[in-house]
Amino acid sequence: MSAHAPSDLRRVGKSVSAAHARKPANAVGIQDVAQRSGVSIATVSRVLNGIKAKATEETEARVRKAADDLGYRPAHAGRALRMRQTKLVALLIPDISNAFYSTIARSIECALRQSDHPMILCNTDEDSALQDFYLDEMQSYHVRGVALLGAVESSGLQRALSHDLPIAFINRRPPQGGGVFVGIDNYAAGRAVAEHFLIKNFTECAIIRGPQYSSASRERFEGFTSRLKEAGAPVKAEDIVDSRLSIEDGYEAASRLFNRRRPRAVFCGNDLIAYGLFRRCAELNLNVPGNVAVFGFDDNPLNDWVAPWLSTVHIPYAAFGTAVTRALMELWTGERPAHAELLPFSLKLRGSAE
Amino acid sequence: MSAHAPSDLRRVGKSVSAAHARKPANAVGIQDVAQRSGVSIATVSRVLNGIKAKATEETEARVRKAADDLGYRPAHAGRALRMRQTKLVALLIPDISNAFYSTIARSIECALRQSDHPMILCNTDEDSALQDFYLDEMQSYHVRGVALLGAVESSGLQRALSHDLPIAFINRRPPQGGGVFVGIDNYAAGRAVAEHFLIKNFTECAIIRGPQYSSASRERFEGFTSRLKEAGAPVKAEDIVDSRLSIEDGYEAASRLFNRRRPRAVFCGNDLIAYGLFRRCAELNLNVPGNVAVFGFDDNPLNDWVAPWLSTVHIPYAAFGTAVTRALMELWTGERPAHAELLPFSLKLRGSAE
DNA sequence: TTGTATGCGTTATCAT
DNA sequence: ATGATAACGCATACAA
Repeated sequence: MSAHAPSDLRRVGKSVSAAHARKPANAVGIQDVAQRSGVSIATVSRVLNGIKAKATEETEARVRKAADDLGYRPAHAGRALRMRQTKLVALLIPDISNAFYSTIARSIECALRQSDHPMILCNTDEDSALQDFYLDEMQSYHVRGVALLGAVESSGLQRALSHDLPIAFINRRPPQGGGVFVGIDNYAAGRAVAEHFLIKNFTECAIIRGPQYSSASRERFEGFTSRLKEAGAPVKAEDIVDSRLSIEDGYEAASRLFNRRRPRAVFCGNDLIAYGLFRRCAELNLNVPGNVAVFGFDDNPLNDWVAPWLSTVHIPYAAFGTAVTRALMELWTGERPAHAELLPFSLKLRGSAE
Repeated sequence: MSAHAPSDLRRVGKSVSAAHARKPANAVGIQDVAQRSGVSIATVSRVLNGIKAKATEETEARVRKAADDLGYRPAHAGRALRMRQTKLVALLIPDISNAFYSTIARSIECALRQSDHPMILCNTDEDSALQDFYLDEMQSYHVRGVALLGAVESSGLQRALSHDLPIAFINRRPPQGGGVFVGIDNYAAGRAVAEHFLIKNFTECAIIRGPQYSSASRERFEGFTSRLKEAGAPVKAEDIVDSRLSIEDGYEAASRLFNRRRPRAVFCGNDLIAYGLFRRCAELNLNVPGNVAVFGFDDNPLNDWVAPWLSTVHIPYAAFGTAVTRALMELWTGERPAHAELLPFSLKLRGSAE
């Protein structure tokens, strides 16, 4: 699926086709507003930007009316040049075609729009070179901030942070510390799943965990195992399988697992892995959740329709947008940035009879 | 315009300026490159933009090296102001959390990146007001072009076209004519499905069609019915049900359909509708495709894993990116824009034993 | 071939 | 309270 291979990432402004600039036939500038309201452009700028040392209420009204009459829209290019800052926000995301990510992206785009911040979308494939490319590119576009979903460690990330680029880390904590985190408490969620396993007496269980370079996967795993260990039923090493967060990899990991063990229940790193596992169960004539109970993570939005057998950790997708916006706002206003913006999660149980 | 010529063109010092906005201390501008390579900024600009009346190969090399050494990245704000044009491209899309759309978005983002065009993502919800809002907003951001997926009729769309905003219409044709279309031949695809139905002797069939304001849905429907009509087996009015393109609506449409008819096969407006239909079949103990054969549209990327019973029309998702980029390029270079960029489709048959 | 100088639309710094 | 005006970083017409 990902035949997206960037060969040359570093080429700067190669050839700009000599396209003639669009003529501002109907473009109305600040000058026009000034003229129409009989004041200077300075006053117009001040009024429209709501500077405290405003102007007479009378002038303000005149200016506003003129701007309104003319349908004046400030040219972002001018402002960007002067302020070295745009209202653009970049969303760096592993893969927009993944339902988990795209649902979060939806929420973020919606929230950003409401605060008048257009969103540039960048697929990183969790590739550090690509992430760096975009990080640099977005800085040269003077974006006001970056929402970084699924961050990977990279030199460009270090650099961006040292340049004071406002970055909100989503779902996965900043690889080298610092920054603001937005997401659920994965450790607590892992423990909650373990708690459920204990109640159901699923001590004979296995784990197909996600990549450990991801703080999210790591914390889920650690929370889960720590709770079981406390209960005197530690997970054995041979019951732990590694997998990447895709259906294909989940299927393969499940094959490996079932080759040597027949656990009563399996905790998967995410729902996609669980999908793959389910396929393997079907092939082995294992009933889910009768013979094998399956627990996933993320609660894929399609679950209700395609996976009525899957219990999972539900993520508040819709809450990400406002949380990310809030985090960025704090960064912008220079408030003491909260270390993390934790979102609530819940266990979604499916398929169990009781 | 007064002529106050600041005799000192060399930058006296960055310290004087920028006491206001966040200044990128290590930001390297065209001036720095010029200084380091011992030429003027004009030459640097010409070299880096590949102007035909270039410069000596020797100077060019010096400039390029200097730019490379300094890690120079042109500040887009300056160029945007001067050219009244950025390299940004906006993707207007009904809903990025829909797998069909997000997969196409992925392809487009990837292709645009390779031609150095960052992509602004805008969810329109197929709402004409929202579409207009974004159309205006993107124009004031001086985007170089718009990729419009799932266009709806709107006044802003008219306006944008009359302003010569380059727009590529994806999957759904321009509501008011004109413009470039990128997508498959939905009419032909509808006929192909009908052809399949005839071969399988599924003449006792029904249709759950998508919204008819969408050219895609309309053409699929028309292609399908016209072929059956030609074969002397026209679809009866009571076998036609309307639905929106979601699982929920598909489920409901299927309920209505099955209340009065038990067709041997159903052609659905898209795969999501088919998913909903499948759920209803399960509730009615109807085997798919044994009792009811189901045909969808789009070939949702998850189908192989979650819908092995679903035959459908496969869309070349990965081809959209390059096709859209090509279409926009043609618009930009002013070439005679092809009326449409048709992509190939194919029938994907699943679940049938033979 | 290369350099000089102007302007793009805005904000911010000074005067007034 | 308001106005005149200098940057901001770049592309380019015009000189040289």
